[in-house]
Amino acid sequence: MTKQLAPRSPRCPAPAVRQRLPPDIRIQQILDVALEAFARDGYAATRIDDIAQRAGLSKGGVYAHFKSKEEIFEALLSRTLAPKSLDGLILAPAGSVTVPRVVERIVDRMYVDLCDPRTVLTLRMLLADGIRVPERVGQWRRMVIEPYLKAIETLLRQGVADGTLRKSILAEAPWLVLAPAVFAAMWQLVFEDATPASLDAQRRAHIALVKELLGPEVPRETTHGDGTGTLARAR
Amino acid sequence: MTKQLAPRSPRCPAPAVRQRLPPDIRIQQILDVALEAFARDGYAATRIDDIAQRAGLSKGGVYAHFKSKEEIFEALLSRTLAPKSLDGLILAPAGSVTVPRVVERIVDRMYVDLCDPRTVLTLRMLLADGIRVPERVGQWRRMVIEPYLKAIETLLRQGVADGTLRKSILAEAPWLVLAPAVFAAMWQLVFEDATPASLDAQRRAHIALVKELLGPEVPRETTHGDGTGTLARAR
Amino acid sequence: MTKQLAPRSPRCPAPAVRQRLPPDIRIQQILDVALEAFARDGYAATRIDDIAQRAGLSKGGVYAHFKSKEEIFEALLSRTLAPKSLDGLILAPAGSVTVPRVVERIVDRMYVDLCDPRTVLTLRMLLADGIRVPERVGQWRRMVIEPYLKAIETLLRQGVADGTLRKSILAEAPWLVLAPAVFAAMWQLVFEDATPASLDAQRRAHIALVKELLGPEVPRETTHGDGTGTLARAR
Amino acid sequence: MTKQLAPRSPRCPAPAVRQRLPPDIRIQQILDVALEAFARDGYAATRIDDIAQRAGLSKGGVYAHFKSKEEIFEALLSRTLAPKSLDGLILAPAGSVTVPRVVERIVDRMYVDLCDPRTVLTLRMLLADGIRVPERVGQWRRMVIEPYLKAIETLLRQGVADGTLRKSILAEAPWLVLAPAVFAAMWQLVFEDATPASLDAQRRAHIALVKELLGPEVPRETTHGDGTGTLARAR
DNA sequence: TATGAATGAGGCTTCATTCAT
DNA sequence: AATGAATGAAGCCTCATTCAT
Repeated sequence: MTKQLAPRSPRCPAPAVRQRLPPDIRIQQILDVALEAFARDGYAATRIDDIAQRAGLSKGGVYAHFKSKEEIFEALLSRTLAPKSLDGLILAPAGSVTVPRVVERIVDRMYVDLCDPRTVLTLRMLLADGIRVPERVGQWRRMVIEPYLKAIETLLRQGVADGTLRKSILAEAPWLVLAPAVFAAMWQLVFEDATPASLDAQRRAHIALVKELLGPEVPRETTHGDGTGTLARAR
Repeated sequence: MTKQLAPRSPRCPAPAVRQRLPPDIRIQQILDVALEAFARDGYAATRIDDIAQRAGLSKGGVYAHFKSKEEIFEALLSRTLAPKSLDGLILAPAGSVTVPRVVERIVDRMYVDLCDPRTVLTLRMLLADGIRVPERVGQWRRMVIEPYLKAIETLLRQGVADGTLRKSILAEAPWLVLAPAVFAAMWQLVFEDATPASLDAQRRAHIALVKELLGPEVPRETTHGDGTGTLARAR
Repeated sequence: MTKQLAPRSPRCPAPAVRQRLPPDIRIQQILDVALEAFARDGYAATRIDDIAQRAGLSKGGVYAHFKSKEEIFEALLSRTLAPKSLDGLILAPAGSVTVPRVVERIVDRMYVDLCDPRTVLTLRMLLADGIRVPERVGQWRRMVIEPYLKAIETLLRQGVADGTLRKSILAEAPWLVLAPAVFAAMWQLVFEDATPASLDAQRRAHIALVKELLGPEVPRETTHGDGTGTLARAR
Repeated sequence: MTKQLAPRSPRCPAPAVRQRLPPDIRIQQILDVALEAFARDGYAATRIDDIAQRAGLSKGGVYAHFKSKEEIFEALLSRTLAPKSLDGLILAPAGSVTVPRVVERIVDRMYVDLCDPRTVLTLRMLLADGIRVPERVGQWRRMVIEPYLKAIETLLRQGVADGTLRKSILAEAPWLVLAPAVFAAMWQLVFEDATPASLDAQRRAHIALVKELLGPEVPRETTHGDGTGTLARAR
């Protein structure tokens, strides 16, 4: 063990300034950066070094806060898949469930989320690596997705019952309300095509769809302008 | 994915006898297996050893057919993203574009594809690792997806012009026709939830939607049975 | 995952000749080398690189035969702590258990072992790192050490019963027969003092001791020459 | 020992209150704890964190008292390998060197030491990592061990000369007097078998041996009771 | 004195790739 | 065409050491 006699390391000049942050801040920093990295490259292809560097510290520094790469991944999921409030979706006074309301509460809200890069990043991460934590995904489904669908269903059924919404398959298969936004998200994901313009066109088409299905029985002859027929490539 | 968060799916034991096969067969075998592996674990986390074992030969054996891992990936994409014929979509004699026709030609066809595991695997692969080969994805978009959307648009517009379809936003944003099927695919992908039952329920809801939008102005009061409101978890 | 596109490695000129050996040979080689390394430096301070280099292959090459450093350690113990035959210790025709016999069968045999570097290396390894595999050490104790002590006890008791050995505490505490050799081994271990000369002196003193205890009741006045009083430092 | 083969012994929880202590106390605490750690895990496998935690402070706290891990090790050796007084061994008035005296002064004293865990810990440390500081071990040999052996030799020779001890090989190879105790120590070390009972049995056998060799020429037929023939496993 | 975040060298392990057989 | 031992780069993780607080 003669070889262990020599002290191990620091001989090189230290970097500029050793930034010392409170753990909470650092942890958030690391998670933010990790989300980006995992989403962009996938869990396997993301190196701790990447995360560390982008978080502004050294590899070892990351390990002061997380025991392993896996723990970072888990922490990220915990932070992201946390149940969100369904306020304003569930609470609907009688007669209040009109089409504009539905659009505002459900459709618009989704496109707002889709404008947040973090949503899309999380989605990509889930799609690429969610398989690695099936329990957590299952939990997310039960705690977030299914209650959300249920809330939409309730809302729509109430609207139909109140007579403020037309009767439609949407009230029975509420996921159909979400489908176009999911399509939009996938489009972004696959084609890296996040032009605000195209996203907005998609949103408008989506809204038109909802109106057609739930709106009053107006004579249909208006042309809807640009529904982004072929989703013309941006740029 | 040096280490898997969740244990890798159990590898099928290699077939007892390792024999020499004609190259074509071997190559197909390898690609089949590679698709499964890349889709399940992602490109980075898939080891040549995995592919070799599942294809029933050794690591070196794989290299007898492909120069590198990357080459396998590329070959896979070439095989999968190849343009498919749009026959029967484009060719529509005047007056023939009825709702049942649309359903059969577009909607049903998609769910048939979704029943094929390979479609879903390819989707997952694209989502997880498509970013690695943006040119190829772009090419696929231009050669396959956009023509497909265009064909649908043409079809629907013709139907509307012919008076066999009702005027709807669908004719202007043909992607909306696809959205529910894409949602279904994502649902499968994320929740590993490929029950034929739930998929079929989704298909029926999807069809109902299309009918509502394109179908004749029937008085709407029928209840649509089970549109799988909340997509009840299978089992 | 763009970063994964580039092939991983071999660009440097290969070493002289890539020695390819049958696994059995390699494994023995590796174990031989590992024993030396573990004994000299201890498990923790031994680097796989050390072992690999001394075995004439690369780090990765070692992993073709062992899954981990720990597995090497275990394999080493399995190879070394295997039960050895007690022939010739147990089989003793009546009247044959004389002092010279005992010396030859027990004492001399131990010093022969002590001349084998592997014995001493194994001892050191056991002392330094045996604590890490208590089950294995326990097994060794039950399978090797205790039967050995028992065999000695039986032998000595028989000699005493036959009248060929004097009655002595040795027959009841057979470990006392071994103690001087163990002392010698420790001396070697601690003081790195393996001069054949001093070891032989120790052996002779050991034999003298056994003779005094088990030998015939001769009048004691002979001087035993050099029993290596103070174990004069070698060189 | 990056990874332990066997799980590390459970660390004692640090004391609730971490307080500032006078340096001397702290240093002793640290050394006590370090001895235990080095002995149990070996130098390389012992982490400063281990020592710190067990001493009830943080890593940085240890560095307030020692410049490096190596320095702790050295300090430990200095404290432990310090020469001990040989009083009462050397000073022996003519005619006073009787067997009981020898037993009391030499044999019993060793077993008292063996009852002190620190002795055994030190032994283990020497065996495992003594090789790292050969000069210090050499110094210990010259300053402690050899004078000790010399003293024993002198004592025994005087006893023989005085006629109070029988002539025996022991007087010429005084290390033989120590051998059984060393064996006992090794037994403890290897088999982690520190039952007071077995140790006492060993002590009694040891004494019987010494009596046989140095004691008066009594007719030998008594049975010595339990000399712990096979060192029956404790429990 | 003491804490604990941060650094960075170094060790373990994996795996794409090569190549002797 | 196929095998599997061997290579070597690279990634994960540990831990002695430093230092701002």
